[in-house]
Amino acid sequence: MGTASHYAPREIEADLYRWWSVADLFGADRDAGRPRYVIMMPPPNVTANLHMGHGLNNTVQDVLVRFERMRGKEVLWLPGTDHAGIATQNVVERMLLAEGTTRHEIGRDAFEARVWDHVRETGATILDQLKAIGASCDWTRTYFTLDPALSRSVRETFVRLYEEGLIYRGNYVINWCPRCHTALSNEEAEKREVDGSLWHLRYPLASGTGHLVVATTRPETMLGDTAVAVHPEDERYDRLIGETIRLPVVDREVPIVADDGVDPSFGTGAVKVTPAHDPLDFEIGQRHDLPSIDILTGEARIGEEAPARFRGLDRFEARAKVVAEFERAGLLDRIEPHRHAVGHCYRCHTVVEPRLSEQWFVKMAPLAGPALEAYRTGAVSFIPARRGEEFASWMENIRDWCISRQLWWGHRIPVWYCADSGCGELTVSRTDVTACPACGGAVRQDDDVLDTWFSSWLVPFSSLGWPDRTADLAAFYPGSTLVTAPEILYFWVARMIMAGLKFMGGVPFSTVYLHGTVRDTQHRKMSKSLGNGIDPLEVVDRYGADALRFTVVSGMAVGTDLILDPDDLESSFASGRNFANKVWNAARFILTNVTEPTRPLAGDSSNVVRPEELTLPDRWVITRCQETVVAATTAYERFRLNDAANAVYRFLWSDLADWYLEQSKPRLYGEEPGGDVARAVVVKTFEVALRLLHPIMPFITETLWQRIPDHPKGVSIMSAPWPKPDSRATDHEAERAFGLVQELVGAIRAIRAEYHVEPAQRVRVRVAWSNPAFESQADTIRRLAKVDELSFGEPSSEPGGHDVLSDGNGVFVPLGDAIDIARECARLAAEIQRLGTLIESQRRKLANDQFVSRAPPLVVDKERHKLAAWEEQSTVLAEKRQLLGCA
RNA sequence: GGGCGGUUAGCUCAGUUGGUUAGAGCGCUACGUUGACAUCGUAGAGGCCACAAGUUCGAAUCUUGUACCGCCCA
Repeated sequence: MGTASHYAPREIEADLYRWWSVADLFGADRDAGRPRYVIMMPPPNVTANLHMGHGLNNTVQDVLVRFERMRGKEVLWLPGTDHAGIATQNVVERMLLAEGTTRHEIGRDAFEARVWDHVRETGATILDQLKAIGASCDWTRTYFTLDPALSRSVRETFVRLYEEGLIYRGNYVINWCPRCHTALSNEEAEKREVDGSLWHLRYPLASGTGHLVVATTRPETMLGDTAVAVHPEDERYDRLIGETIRLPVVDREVPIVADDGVDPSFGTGAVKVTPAHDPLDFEIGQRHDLPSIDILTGEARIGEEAPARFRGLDRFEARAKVVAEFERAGLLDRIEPHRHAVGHCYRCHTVVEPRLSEQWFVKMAPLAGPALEAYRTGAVSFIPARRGEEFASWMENIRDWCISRQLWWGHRIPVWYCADSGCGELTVSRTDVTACPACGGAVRQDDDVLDTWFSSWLVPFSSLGWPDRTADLAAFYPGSTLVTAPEILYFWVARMIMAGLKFMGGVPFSTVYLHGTVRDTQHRKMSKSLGNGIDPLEVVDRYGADALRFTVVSGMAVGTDLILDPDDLESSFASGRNFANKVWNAARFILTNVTEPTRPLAGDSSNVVRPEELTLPDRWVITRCQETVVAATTAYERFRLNDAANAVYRFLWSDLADWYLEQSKPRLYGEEPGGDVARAVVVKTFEVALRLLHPIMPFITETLWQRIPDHPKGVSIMSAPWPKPDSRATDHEAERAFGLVQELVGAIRAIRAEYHVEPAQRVRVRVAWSNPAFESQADTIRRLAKVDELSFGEPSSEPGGHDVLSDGNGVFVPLGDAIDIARECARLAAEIQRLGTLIESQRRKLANDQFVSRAPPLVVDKERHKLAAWEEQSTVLAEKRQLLGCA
């Protein structure tokens, strides 16, 4: 054992991690023949750097896999990285921009090569960073979503779904990001509340007999209007149905149609219809056979379809100009402030533009049915449970999934078009197509790539070799638990469930654990742009991975967010750092007093500690240890990791360090007999606690476990068995009895502090009546409370401090001149009054027939005992006042 | 607009089926370097458990309403 009084994590963590790796403790053996526990890591973006979100997510996973490994499961925690289409392409495009060029200038092939270079450069970084926090993944199976094997899964999936009619191409209004130049799925267009305006525009009737007022949040889209719609039963407008409008600005005549889809209560009840730029309008257009006029370019500037004076204007400039022209013509009815949700690109936060476009889609309803069923039957469940309802409602309202992206980085859509427009053949193929199967002519592959999530949703089986029926796939599908953030419940989790059911015939995991989000003290999500992030590696560097992990785990209850202060790492991570140091120093003390194997506490060996050798504190601490085993195990099983952390924390710090170690020092020092028993107890309980703590604090527990004299040589704590609770070892009587000793010590200490007795000054203590615990622990009491004479019986009449224990026993500390009698009288009076209030309400409660007859007898009994104890305490304190001669 | 969650000590949060004299960590105050630890020890201050009504013998816990704060979906 080193002599350093401070735990120095940096010196040990890297070495330990290397040892674990070399010893192959992370790898999963598919032939182990044991029950399996499988977690798929949510693959981080390949170019990302580790942030606290990753830190939290992977800590939780590592805690679970380490727990299950020790419980004897064959564990696979499978890591990987995601190619992250838009995000990665954006990064490289920014690099090109800095070099004064663009992807279009260098061309597709060169661009792709450039991205690959970048990915190869940064690719392993984030996974290496995970090692710093102790992640015990099976690195031999690491995948990348663009690996040939996983790309094959993507093609297989696409072709199968296409052949089944579940993938189709069509013209629909999608979300277009004018900055990323691509279509987005509905999930990728994040709705955000925006303070906008509702412009009321006058649309003159072509007949010249008046006008209609339509309300819109996007006036510029009127350049593409092809109708005005009203609800068929709206009496305000029914006489106008069939008439036409002379559209201002563009001077086009459009019909007034009646459609059920119009909400008569919105605006004026009459809406402009722009089929090319609004999904609802598109549907109205379909029903009424209206033309669609796309007025925008890919950059969201006004295009060829609009009057010349608008062309080239940015959409927002065009908005102002349209409004100005309406105003000038006296056609601007009014402008109302209007708060509404506007879609923003989830990667670049640009306002997305609904736009008619030809894209590929997945028909989702047939996939959602089984997924919903799996949830309803409990095949997959969510923690916290309410997330399941969010999942279900998304499934119930599922919409088709736009999967084509106008990007160059990703899985190219496996569709080839015949170059001969006369042939027009479209080929969807698992393998590359070089000639048109219909006419033998040249073919051109679809330019677009697939949504990144179209590969991510396959990960639970594509990462194991599917569509091949590999041994890994047979062994490790389905997985057990999925651990992720609620933000990607729809993006990823829901779709994985659908894909698993569709392609593997079963859910990909049985439990989805959705943890909270890391936020700053203002509850803002940590982000690069806000600059409020915390670098986990810096935390690891300063306080150690264990401190980071403990802080994160103990601070986050199920379903709640984790608040950390990026401006004060010291205090944010103090609890973890302090605890690690505490464990380190407790171990230092224990191990320097234990230099050789200790006697076993159980078993057949001849030197086993016999029950009668155990002292009261021994039995007490063993009991507390057993209770901690039960509490921690249950907590881990139920994903209540904070409870597990706190249970072990309490045992190690409060029970073991504060009480047991202090109590057993004379024995350990050899000043009292029974050192061998104390050593046996302290080593065993500490060793059990190390194992209970290992999933959360792997490094320090391993280091210390290795130094325990009789631990199996060459074995890692990672492979040690999980502690089993032994109900025979629990002793509730010892718990109660030692609890009274703790109370007595506390009472004496409190009196000493109250009267500022010098710390080194010993005091006399008189306790009204004795009990076996006080007899046997007299030395403990004397030592821990700095008492020189402990006696039992009626207190003398001299001045002193008084207290009463929970069983009504009186404690008296004579203090001679040191005591301020008036002050003690006041103190006792206050306590008597406090008890008086309790006693009064307790008496009322027990006098109530309703309570006595209706409450469970056990409860009534308990309440009676409470009352008796309080009355006893009150009586004793009153006597003390009398003794002191209080007024 | 619809759905869901939250509101407990200065801060961050526990409190599992109603039976507590409502807890923890951090912070704060006082004292203390006794042979594991000052990243520590001992003692302490600090809460009408958001508000209102209800159910119950009994409510931080259940019901309803109100206010404020979040999240998801339109």
